[in-house]
Amino acid sequence: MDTEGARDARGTGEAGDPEGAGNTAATSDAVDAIIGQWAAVRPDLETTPMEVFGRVYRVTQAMGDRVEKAYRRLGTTRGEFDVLATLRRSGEPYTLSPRRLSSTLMLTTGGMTGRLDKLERAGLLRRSPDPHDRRALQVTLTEEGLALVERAVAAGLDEQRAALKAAGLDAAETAQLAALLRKLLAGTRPGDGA
Amino acid sequence: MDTEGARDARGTGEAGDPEGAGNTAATSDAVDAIIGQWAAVRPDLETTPMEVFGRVYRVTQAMGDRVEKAYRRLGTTRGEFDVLATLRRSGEPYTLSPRRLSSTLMLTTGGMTGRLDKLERAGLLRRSPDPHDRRALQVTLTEEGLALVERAVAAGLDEQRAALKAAGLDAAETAQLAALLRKLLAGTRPGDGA
DNA sequence: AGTAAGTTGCTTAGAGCTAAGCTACTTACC
DNA sequence: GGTAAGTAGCTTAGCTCTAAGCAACTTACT
Repeated sequence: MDTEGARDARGTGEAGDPEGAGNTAATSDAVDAIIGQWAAVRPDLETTPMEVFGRVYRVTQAMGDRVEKAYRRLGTTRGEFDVLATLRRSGEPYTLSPRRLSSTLMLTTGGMTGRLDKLERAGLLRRSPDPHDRRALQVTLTEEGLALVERAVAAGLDEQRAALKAAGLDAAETAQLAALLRKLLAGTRPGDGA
Repeated sequence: MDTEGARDARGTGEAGDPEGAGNTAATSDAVDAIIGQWAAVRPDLETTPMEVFGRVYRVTQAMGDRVEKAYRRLGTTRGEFDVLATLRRSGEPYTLSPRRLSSTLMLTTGGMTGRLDKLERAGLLRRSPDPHDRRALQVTLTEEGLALVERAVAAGLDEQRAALKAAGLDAAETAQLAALLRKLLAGTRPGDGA
């Protein structure tokens, strides 16, 4: 009925359970284990969707962890990075309003206030009054903020590239995966009930 | 260096920005917009990984929203559902220790305490002392808890099935997507630096 | 067998996000 | 042109999750 602020997306009734042995062959993974457990106790359940969404969720989890660590090595956080990157992507003069930032990042204005506080204290951005609207504010990247975001975006992409390589996905498979995901993403827009 | 408690996985420096027009053709989506914006301000960046991970992240977001709403219609929450589903999957007598639950769900014991409090107050599970270990506890699904989790798991799967259908993915494409995601997931295990 | 270090198990304090509340500007009506 | 309703903009309260602290059992050493 209302917006509700998205988070992660299991909904498969699974999450952690660590693997015992190291499965090197691409035959069985944690999602198969969950599905197998359901099959044992509820053989009637049609669990095919978990094959896709369970893995999508876990990829999100694992990669989130990795890029989070990469950002932390640079002294920042993913949430903070998102703010800096949005300003960077907007181009010169790297200025946006808090309102624009919070709607772009799908964040409430309260959460944005907190992030801006931290980033401003860290000297990565600057708040200044909007000359045309006395109630509004302008948020601008500082030199330090710009330098940090350049390093961070490269680090994040490196991490993702490394994962693709470790997975053994070549260019063709990567493109195919991207195409299927694009199609899937188009279907996940809410509004079409079960 | 430490566990750190995963969350979501953008790291692409993007998140929200709503689409202006309704793109019905499968030609351009929000991820393309982000990539295009980066290309405009940083043409040197090799943004191919965003094609995959950006979409994975957004699918997670969107589907998380949808199943969250489905659970809420049943009067529960995804976090609570995860607890109930883990107990259900364990089979009769639907009993696990808080410790086992928190490690399976990759949750701290503190978070688990809170969830168990709520679920016990709602009458969906019961805490009882472990007869063999005087410091330990047993958590058991009640009749109401069992009934709820049966309905909720079906509702979540229905939601996911509907999304696959809306995306127009047939069985072959779904299987192919699952296979590529399995491969990708195997590569996202941390430990192999950039 | 006695004892002390180590491990496992759970409830209480701090950090982050979302939802209500207040201020300032706009604009449409008279 | 004055005025009042409406809207946009931002900081303060409530709640959930993670990180430190306390109790109970085990086990290895003497």
